[in-house]
Amino acid sequence: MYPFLDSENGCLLNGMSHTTGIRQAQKLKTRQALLDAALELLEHQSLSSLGLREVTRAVGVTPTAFYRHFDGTAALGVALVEETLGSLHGMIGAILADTGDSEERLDRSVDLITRHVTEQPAHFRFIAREQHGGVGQVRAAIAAQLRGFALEVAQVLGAEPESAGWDREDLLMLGGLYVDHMVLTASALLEAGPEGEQEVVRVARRRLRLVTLGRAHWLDRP
Amino acid sequence: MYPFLDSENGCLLNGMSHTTGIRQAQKLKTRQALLDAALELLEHQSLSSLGLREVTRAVGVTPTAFYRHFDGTAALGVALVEETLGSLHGMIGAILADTGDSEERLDRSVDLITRHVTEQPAHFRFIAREQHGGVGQVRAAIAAQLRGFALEVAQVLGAEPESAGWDREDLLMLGGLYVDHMVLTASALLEAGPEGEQEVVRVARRRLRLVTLGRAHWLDRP
DNA sequence: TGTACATCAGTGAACGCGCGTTCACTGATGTAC
DNA sequence: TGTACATCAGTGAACGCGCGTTCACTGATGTAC
Repeated sequence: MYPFLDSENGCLLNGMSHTTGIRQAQKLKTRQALLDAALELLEHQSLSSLGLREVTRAVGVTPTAFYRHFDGTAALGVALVEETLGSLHGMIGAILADTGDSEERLDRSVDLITRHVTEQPAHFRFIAREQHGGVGQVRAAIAAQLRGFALEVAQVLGAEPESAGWDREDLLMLGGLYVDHMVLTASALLEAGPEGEQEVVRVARRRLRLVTLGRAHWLDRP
Repeated sequence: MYPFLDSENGCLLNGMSHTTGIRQAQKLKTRQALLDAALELLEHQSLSSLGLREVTRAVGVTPTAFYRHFDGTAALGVALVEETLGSLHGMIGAILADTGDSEERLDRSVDLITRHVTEQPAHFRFIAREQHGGVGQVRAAIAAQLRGFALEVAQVLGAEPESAGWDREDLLMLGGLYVDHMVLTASALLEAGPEGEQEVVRVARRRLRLVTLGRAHWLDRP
């Protein structure tokens, strides 16, 4: 009845996908409320110090209800990774499919990241914080997603004429560089706040420019 | 009597620098034991979830003793930042003062980082983890230290003939890029473990090569 | 459509536990004379 | 050198508190006939 939800929520729902609307809808609403509350709480702490009771208190349900949705806070963290980065896969295309000369396109990339970070700061902060954080499962989930992004970028770049003669490994290296740069920029924007935004954007552009120059001369190497 | 210690331990000791050896030595020994124990515990969790009692238990002193040295775990974290990054300022010079062609020097940089990370993994893990972690004071302390490194690198690079015509801001951008790359490489090495080391090193070298190429053509831009 | 039974998301009480912080203390070390 | 007092790093008991997890439960929703 809600087949699109099954794919979003993974195996948790596979066994119960036969249930009818009202109950499932209510459950998903609570689940989403837990995710939202957790994300907000995580702006000022790390996942490894986030309490299950904190989250349920913020939502307004009993602590026990938490277990109907997640095994523990680590599992909730993994779900947050999916929610945050799953929705971004479209963005990659939007940035890179752009035509125009490289300077213009570069500025647009940085602007797009800036806009996304400004619009949903909590999501980006979560990723930056937990990418190297204390919960292994979450680190692994983030790494897997970012590897996916790097691959996407590599594929898009590989299709461009500028990449003639590049091998697969070099393209992946370049894709990873762009992705890491994106995450670093997002984190720097969050740390700098509104007043420091301009400066961060300036530096991010310069860095991208340098990388683009390196790319242009990659095959000139001795 | 131990004037060199005053500078290392900051204002905490300023009021008591007149005390004689045995007592002060014992206190510093305990303090160091707390730092060491904390660093070990932080391999598997974040600072924001590190308990004061965990640390004192690991050292073998009462929880109350902790307050003789630090206000709380956040203050201990800041001290750990100083300990970890303070000792690395020499390394920058060692890497960059190297002569030889850029390919050779680049490999030596990566090797040096790899060796340092392998020798004291806990220190690097701590920095990578807390750079974007949940404790503001520690994030700030790390950011200040890394800014210092970027500045050092920028100064060294600025003195080289390849940097003729570069302005201060571009040099800082480049210095920051190298420093961020170093931290990312360290973190990747830790995550990959011994068996993945080779691959991480290969990618790190390629990235550095790309940046170096970009540097070489920086002034060719239209 | 109506009824009788099954499911299950969320409840609320209870548990044992480790936490951070306080306080008055002890006894080795330091200082003054 | 010896003595009498001061300092202060570390002690140990105590506190109130919130934690994660268990359990039997309730009542709205779903299913079968």
